[in-house]
This record gives sequence, C-alpha cells and structure tokens, in this order.
Amino acid sequence: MKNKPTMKEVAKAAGVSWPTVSYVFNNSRRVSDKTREHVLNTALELGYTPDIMARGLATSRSYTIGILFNEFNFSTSIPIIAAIEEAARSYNYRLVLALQGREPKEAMLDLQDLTARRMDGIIFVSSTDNLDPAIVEALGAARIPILLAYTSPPNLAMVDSVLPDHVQGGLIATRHLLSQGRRRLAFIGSDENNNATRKRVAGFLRAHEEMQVEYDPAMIVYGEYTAPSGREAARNLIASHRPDAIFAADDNIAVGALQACQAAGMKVPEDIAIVGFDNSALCDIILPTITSVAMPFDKIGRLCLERMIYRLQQPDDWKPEQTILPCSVVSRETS
Amino acid sequence: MKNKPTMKEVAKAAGVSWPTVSYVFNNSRRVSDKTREHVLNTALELGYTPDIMARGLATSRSYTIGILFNEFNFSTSIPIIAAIEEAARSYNYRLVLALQGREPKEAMLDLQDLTARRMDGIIFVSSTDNLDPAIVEALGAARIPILLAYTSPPNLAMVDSVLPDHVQGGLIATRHLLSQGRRRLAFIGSDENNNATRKRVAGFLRAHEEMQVEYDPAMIVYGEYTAPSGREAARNLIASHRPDAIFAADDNIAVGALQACQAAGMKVPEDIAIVGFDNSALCDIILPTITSVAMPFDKIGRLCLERMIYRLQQPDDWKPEQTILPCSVVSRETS
DNA sequence: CTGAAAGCGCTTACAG
DNA sequence: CTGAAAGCGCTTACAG
Repeated sequence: MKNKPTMKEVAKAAGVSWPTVSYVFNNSRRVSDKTREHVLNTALELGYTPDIMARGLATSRSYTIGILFNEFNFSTSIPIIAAIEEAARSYNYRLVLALQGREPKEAMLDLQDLTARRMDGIIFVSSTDNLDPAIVEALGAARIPILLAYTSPPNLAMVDSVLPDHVQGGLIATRHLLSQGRRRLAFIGSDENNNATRKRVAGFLRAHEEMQVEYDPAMIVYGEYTAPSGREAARNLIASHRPDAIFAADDNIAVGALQACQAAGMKVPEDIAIVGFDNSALCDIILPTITSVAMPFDKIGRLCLERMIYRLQQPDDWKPEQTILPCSVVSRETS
Repeated sequence: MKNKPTMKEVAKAAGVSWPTVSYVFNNSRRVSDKTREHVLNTALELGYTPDIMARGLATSRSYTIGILFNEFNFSTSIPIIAAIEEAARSYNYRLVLALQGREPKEAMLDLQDLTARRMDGIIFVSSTDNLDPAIVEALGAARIPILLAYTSPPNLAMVDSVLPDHVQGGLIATRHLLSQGRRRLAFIGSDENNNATRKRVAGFLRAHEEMQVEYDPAMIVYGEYTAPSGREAARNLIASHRPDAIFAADDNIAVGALQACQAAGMKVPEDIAIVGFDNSALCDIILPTITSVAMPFDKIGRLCLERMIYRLQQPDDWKPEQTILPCSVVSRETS
C-alpha cells in the first residue's frame, strides 16, 4: 500500500511553492489560471487529495457532524439519520455515528469522545420524545453547537430542536375518522408517561372538541408499542365498548388491533376503521393495508442539518429555537 | 462556549512539562505516580481530553473506521452496522458513516473522502450479495485496509470478506420442511440474477438430493423481494401445483405467500407450511408467526470489526480471507 | 501574483 | 524519571 501523497510532494512535482497547492485547493486566493491548472493536473496524476484532518487541525473545522443516537430504531431514528445523511452529503459534510451508551456515565463519555474528534457540531437523534436527563446535562457541557432531533429539551434555553407535531398528528388522524362518520372512537397508546402518546391523545381529544363529538374516557387505553399489546387492548375494547374506529398511537399497535378485530369477526373497514401512527413499511405489507399518520422525517433531518450548518457559518446570529413540523395522514384500506 | 483546554494549558496548570501530559495520557513511558496523579487531576478539573485528530496527525491513527454502505436497508445493512458499532465501542473505535452515492463516480468520491478523513480502515457493508463492479474497482485503489460485509469480491485476492452462508440457510430451511413430512415444496425467490436467491435455491435443491426427495422444477419461481410479488407467486402456485410447503427467499415474500394461502382458504401450517428468510421483526408481528432463517448479523459485524483491528495491529500478518458464517432456523407457527 | 514562516494539538526519538 | 525539539499535513497572515 503506497502512502498518500502530501501537499509537499505535489508542490515539488508541480514545481510550485508549497502553500500554492493549498491556495489552489481552497480557492483562498487568486492564482493564475495556468498555475492552477498545472497544480490540479499533477495532483490528479499523483492521486493527491487534501487531508481533511490536518486541515481540521489548522482551521478547527472538520466538516463532520457527530450523530449521537440512543437506539437503532427503524421507525424513528434511522429514517431521521438517513435524511440527515442525505442533506449532509449535499453540503460535503460527513457524519460520525455514535450510539449512546446505556449508562448515564457512558453518555458523557460518548459526548466527550465526539468532541475530542473535533466534530463541528453534534445532532442528538432520539428515538423517543422522552429525553434522558443525563443526556441533557451532558449536552449542556459540550462546547460545540448541539441540536436535538425528534425531541426537545426541558429547558429550551440551551439547544435547538426539531420535532414532529404529535398533537397535530393525533388531531388529523382523529378528524379523518370523525369526518368519515365514525362516532365511537377508541385510542390505544403506549404507557401514560410516554410523551408522544400523551401528545397524540391530546390531539385525539382536541379533534373531538373541535367537531363537538363526545368521547368515552373508557375508550382511551394504554399499553405498549407492540402488536401483542395492541391485540389485547383491542380485544378488551371490542368486547366491552364496541368501538367503530380505533386510533392506535403506533403501527405495531394498529396491526395488533387489526388482528383482534379480524379475530372477533369484524370487517375492516366496514365494521371498524383503524388508523396507525408512523407510516412504517408494515402499513403496506399487512392486508388490509393500514391508514397511518406519517411524520416528516425527511424534513426533520434536512432542517436539523441545515440549521447546524447555518450555525457553524454564522456563530453569532443564534438564539435557541424549537421547530415543530406537521404530520400527514396516509390513507389506505383500513379507513 | 469556552474553548477546549489543550495539552499545553494542562501542563502549565500542573507545573509539568508539556510532553509529560502526553506520556500520562498514553501510558507511553513510566511517569512517577505522584506526577501522573497530579496531571490527571488537573486535566479533570480543566475538562481536558486529548484531541484525537491532532493525535491522529502525529500517529497516523484516527481510531475511526469508515463504514461505506449502499442503502439504509433495515433487514441487512442496518443490523450489520449495529453489530459493528457495538464491537467498535468495546475497542474504543468510532464509525464514520458514508452512504455510497448512486453513480459509480460518486462511489469513488465517497471512498476518497473517507481516506481523506484518515480512516484507519474501511468496511463496506452491502445490502445485497450482488456487488457493484464500480465499487470493487474503487476499493482496489484505496490505500488502507478494506473489508467487505455481507458480500464477497469477484476477485478474492484483494480484500477480506465476511458473509452469511445462503446455501446452508436454504439447506436447513428445506431440511426443516422435509423432516416435517412435507413433500411438495415450492421455492419463491427474487429474480434469477440475485446471488442470494441463487444460493438459497441451491440449498433448496441440495436438501432434496440429500434426503432423496424429488422436487418439481415448476415449483421454483421467481419474482422480487416484496409481499405483493410473493402473494401473486403463491396464488399461482396454489392454483396450479398445490404445494404443501413454501420456502420464501425473503420474509416479505413469505408474508405475501401466507396471505395468498389464507385467501385460498388453506390453513397454515396444517395445509401448508411456510418458511421465510431474514428473521425480521415481521415474523413475530404477523399471525400466524412466521418461521424464518436467521442470518448471523451479530457475528458478521463483530468479526468484521475484529479482523479489521487485527489487521491494523498486525499489518504484515495478512492474506485476504473469506469467511462464511452459518444461518439458523427460527421456528414459529407457520411450520 | 507568489514565497517563507509560524502555528493548529499532539507524539516520539534524542538528551540529560 | 523528565525536558527541549522536530515533525505530522495543512492554513494563513506577513512580506515582497
């Protein structure tokens, strides 16, 4: 394995001074066209490409954003990271991935490690709207721009955040069902301490108020984000309250609910409609296909990255900001 | 935002020479316990942590592995990357993620960018066993250790590779069905050019030979890795050949096949058994739950990382190696 | 328009 | 056991 050529070697080969090569590659000062072309050509021949880390040492810019995330979560963190990556690519930035350790202490170390690697900034991508306090504390100590994706900090003063509007998501899902003439809606969430569930149920309630439809508090039940949990909750609801529609706080719950309806001999959507949340791949695979609320992961990711870049470019023009982006209903066969 | 303290400042504050701090942090030479402790304490107070990039410049080791991948694929690349990340963490390495551009030229640039960032090595995580020739060529030109995950290069001379044994996976899936007394097995794959499908069907055939059961070539059909495709293929097979078991080359196909069986009024597994491939989350969500072949992603990821580290530590003791790891059958309700 | 020099934050032989 | 110096590959004022 040959070594990578350095700037010096290129300069020598091209017969120019050493910094000239730097100037050519950075367009950082006028260089005669002839020299520029000559340098570029020799660089190409030698297979030279500037060492980004050495440049980073000199400029204290690494063109790398650290992504700290707490879970390989296919329905939230991965789609957001994918969107960040795509945006980063177009700005010629790279991502360093760091999975957050389970222990609070580890989280601190992860952050330290990231800053020790000269990240220009760090985006923390949470898979849940419930932020771990240890992380908040650790983030506060970082000396570089920090941004939160999918969740917001308890104290808005420190960092930017970009997240989906769970309340509005719950609102439009419920409106969707009510506007189809459904009147006995059930809500199945995860546990009551889950912020996303809380916001989604808030939207559920608001839609009822808005359209002046009464709801039955007994039809709002909690469990966890899994199909079996949704199955059981739906089975009980069907037996006791005969809902004509179910709004599930999550697609896994929705699948479970669908299965329970079918097992109870109910036709979907004729006898009962179902709407999920996440708009995951599941929704198209299961039959009947499942109507679901889509969160704007692409926009969240892109906005996170763009805001980060802006902050890096205009370090002075900054005050913490929280952006909440709307969801949309994707209609399929269960409603 | 205060700046990060440097080694110099720590040295000053601790009243020791500048390199002494370095020696303490690297354990690279004997330092008196008193000095060591004193240095460590002041470092802690100041919040000092060594700059890994500056260290990288001096040592040409960045303790960072570049991960080049071609798709955020939830059933293959992401699980492998997750396993690599976990292993990397235990070795105090970090991962830089780079999604490979669609165009061959972009792939080259991605690789260059990774080497320009002083990655110690690069692991290419493919989501398919069909390797893009442009990538192979680009990899050949890299000047650092390269390793392929999930796929192997056409020319084994250049790089290491670690991949699952698709043939053995097909073999055990088929054995599993045959040993349950099934005798009219169908195989539904993706297209015939897909290497994974080809290997899996080879295992299907071998199992039949091994157990001296005849198979009907008309029951080996191709489509794509989606539920609708599996649905249609299964519907046709059921109408024309009445299989008593279906081995699907993919879980999505398996779900489609299951749906077709149910639509045709067949009981699963009584009338017909189904085995998928990937052991994805789907298998536990769908009812009946789906028996599937699990690929050893954890082992693949860990082995990739460990081999990479070994190569970095023992650069001389290396010849290219291909490792093929066995799959296992995870029994569920469809068989 | 171009060259010579200092510095980014580290490591590591070289002396003592 | 510890210090002073050179170097990793770049960038960027400072001169000319």
